[in-house]
Amino acid sequence: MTDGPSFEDLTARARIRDAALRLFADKGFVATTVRDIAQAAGVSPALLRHHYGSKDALRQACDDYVLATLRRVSEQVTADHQMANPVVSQSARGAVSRFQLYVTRALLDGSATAATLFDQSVKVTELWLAREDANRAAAPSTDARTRAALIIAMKLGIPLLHEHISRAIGVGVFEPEGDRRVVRALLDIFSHPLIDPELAAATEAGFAEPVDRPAGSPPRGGSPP
Amino acid sequence: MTDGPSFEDLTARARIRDAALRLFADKGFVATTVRDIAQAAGVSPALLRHHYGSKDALRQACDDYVLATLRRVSEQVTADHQMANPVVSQSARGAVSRFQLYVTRALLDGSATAATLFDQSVKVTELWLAREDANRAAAPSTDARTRAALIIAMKLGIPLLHEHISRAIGVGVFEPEGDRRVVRALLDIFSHPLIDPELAAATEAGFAEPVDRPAGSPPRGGSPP
DNA sequence: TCGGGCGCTGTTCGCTTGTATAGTGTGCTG
DNA sequence: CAGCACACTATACAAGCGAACAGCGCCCGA
Repeated sequence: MTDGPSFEDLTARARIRDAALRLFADKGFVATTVRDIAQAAGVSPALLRHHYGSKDALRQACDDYVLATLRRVSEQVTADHQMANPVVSQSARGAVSRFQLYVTRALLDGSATAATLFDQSVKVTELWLAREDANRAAAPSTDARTRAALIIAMKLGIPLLHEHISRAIGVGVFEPEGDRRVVRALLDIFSHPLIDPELAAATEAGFAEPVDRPAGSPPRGGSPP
Repeated sequence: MTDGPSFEDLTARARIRDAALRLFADKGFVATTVRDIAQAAGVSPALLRHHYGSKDALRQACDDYVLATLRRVSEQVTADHQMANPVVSQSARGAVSRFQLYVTRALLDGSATAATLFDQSVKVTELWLAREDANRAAAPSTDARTRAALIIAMKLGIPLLHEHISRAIGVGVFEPEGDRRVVRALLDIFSHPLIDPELAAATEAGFAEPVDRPAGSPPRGGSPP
């Protein structure tokens, strides 16, 4: 968790940034006040302005910091790609998970940096899908890009709604036990088809006429009482 | 879209509620001011207080309205269950999609009503999964509840991030063309395993030691630059 | 030793927020 | 027509917001 690269980082400026990262991720940008951040960082509210200029500039600094860290981690991972360095992958995993809540929340708060990260994730996944499609018996009837965007969006739905998932399964998804349950469930979900392929084909064939429905319901998953 | 049951609903009180529903869904609760709602509804800000008492009470009224509407729609659907009434199912689909953005956003804003809807959706999906598990060759190694919670969370990730999905695929997911693309892609995703079952089993076996990772990455979907 | 930069704070200023109060018109009922 | 209830508005107010300014102490080089 605290395996970050910068250790001598207990300066007030860094504490402010870390507090902002946590509060922005938890409550969102607008619901977080500079006084909240200052108190969490143990400094005066005026110090935020002294170091970062404004609340928006602080948010941009957080975005830049997250982006730079993720980029550095990514370079390390690709560098030791097939060296299978367990230390690197472990710390990389920690860094990614540490910023996941922040980035996903930033997506809803209109952060341009987060949007760029989203687009890049979609692109990576699209390439992966295109590679995987070659191994399929029948060529998919949909474009890889839409599938990639949906996969990323659905994946990010997990950290976005982590609080509700934790309540539903009775254990925090960030605790070891909850994390194990989540990983196992995801492996099961994505290695076994939820919908019968024939039924899917039939359903797809029935969609000649356009209907306004934003998201399909995988099983029959409605939100009825 | 505007197939709602209450038509004589152009009263100012209803306009305020509708404007609040839209703005809360778009910008979130805290980022929406009572003056915003009043302007969108074409009334004075003081009228919000007159009709609803306070901003929080207005939010509760919106929650209640959504809950009541969804419940009524659900009853209609279950009543004409195998009658296959196309009109009912069509309007039901519209009503659900109309409130989807509001409910999902309310989940992030800490609405108790939305949390209850989430839990109920999980329960319904859990029962559906348990029924489906009977047809599987090998019994799943994970509990249905965790899988259900993740499926619901991932499904809700789509409306939550609809803006970014639309940008990624180049067409709005609420337009007919975007909706068709989304439905087709979802059918493909959930009818074809993304992960090879053997690989999944191997990965799962390797998870003896607990590592702190909130969400697994389906393909290799990272967020690198 | 001393002087100046710098990290940091106390206090204050507009401004916007949600809320409160007084008041106006309008239509319905007797 | 009288009166009155009710939808609705204009204005005001206290609180909290982000932002600004002036100043304090401490370290560090000359």
